[in-house]
Amino acid sequence: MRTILHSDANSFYASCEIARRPEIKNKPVSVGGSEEMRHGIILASNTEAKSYGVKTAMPLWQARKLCPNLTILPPDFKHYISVSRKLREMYDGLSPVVENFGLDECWIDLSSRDTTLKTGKEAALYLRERAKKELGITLSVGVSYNKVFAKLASDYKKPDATTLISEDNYKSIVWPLPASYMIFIGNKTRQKLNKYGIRTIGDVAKTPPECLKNWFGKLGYMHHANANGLDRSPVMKTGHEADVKSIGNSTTTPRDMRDLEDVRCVFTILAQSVSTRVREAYLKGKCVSISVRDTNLNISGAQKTLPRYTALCRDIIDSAMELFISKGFEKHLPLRSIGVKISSLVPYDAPEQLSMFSPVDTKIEALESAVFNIRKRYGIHAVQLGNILLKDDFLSINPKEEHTVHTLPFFNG
DNA sequence: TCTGGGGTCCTAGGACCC
DNA sequence: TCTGGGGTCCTAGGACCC
Repeated sequence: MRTILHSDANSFYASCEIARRPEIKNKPVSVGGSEEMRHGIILASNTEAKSYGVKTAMPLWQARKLCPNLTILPPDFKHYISVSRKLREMYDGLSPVVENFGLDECWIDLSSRDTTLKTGKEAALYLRERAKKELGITLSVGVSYNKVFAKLASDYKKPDATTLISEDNYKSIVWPLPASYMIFIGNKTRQKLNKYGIRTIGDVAKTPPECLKNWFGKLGYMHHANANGLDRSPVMKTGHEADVKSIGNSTTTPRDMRDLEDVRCVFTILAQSVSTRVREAYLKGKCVSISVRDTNLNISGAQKTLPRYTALCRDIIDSAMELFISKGFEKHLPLRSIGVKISSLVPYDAPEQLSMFSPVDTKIEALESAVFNIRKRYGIHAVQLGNILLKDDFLSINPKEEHTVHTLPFFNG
């Protein structure tokens, strides 16, 4: 029998801010970005805010309208990452098997310490007290015998709580909950389940797996197993985080993009960030994808596989523009947001078959390598491609610093 | 002003090869 | 020459997570 904890830091960004600025403690606080970025908000003090009708994840402008004395703070990801690291150190002290899930959640496998769920509960209390005392933040911790129920348990009661789900009590705790409380059952799956009269996790558990398979493909089997407490997926060991599969950036621009010039400029900004991050991760990739969102918020995308692996900014820009034009995306103009990413990643020094039709351009390689080193020392704005400088209304976009949240927060130096 | 941005995985259809 | 099966790669799109 395994003993697995899932720890969830409550209102993580807001709690981090309040911990270092006690003066905002009793005010409705929003953290999450400048208005131009149109970030969602996270509220730290729900009681007062609620009296204004403010809800979590409400757009900033709406919340401000309802609650004029809302305190709005710009995000400080460097700070959140450092708090997240300290949390991680606490977890690491309990077990060698810890898997982080974003900045504010972790699974901890205590099985190797010959523990029971009861000692798991004691460990949860220990973590909560330390987090409160040392970092000023509260945790909700779930204790169970598999990852799915441990996560469910950490959501069950918050903030600052421990919930235990065992083989004896899961039917009374888990089964009455709405199906969408379970991980991997999002909005679309919930709607489809409801259509068939399936509303609770217990309903999912009692549905024949073949039915679920017909409706949801192989995920159907997974939902069935999860609902019955049969999840056997392992907690990934420290330092064994899954390899990165893709690296990309996208942005909503300060004004709509009107023509090809605008699009090229923004792709250039994004590609500079993407190629820098690919180099930082010591990778190269072979598949370039773009996505565009028009003024009706319709999204479409396209991708192409390159003749060889690359980390070059120039290759990414050229591929993005080639895709954009060849797939007829010009007709979607004006555009509100675009993105570019690279996937099919391999280590930078992985050997590859060289093609005589697409030889490596050693001059560009040397140039971009030099630019990379300059930026590493002086920041991404130290060197810029000329076409960006002509468009000063896009100059403020800095995808690398502002939109890179989940990039290897623990192993990136 | 009307859901930001970064990711993962799955599926289905088509092309191509043996 | 035709037909079919199996495998792999590529692409577009959808669903999910934080």
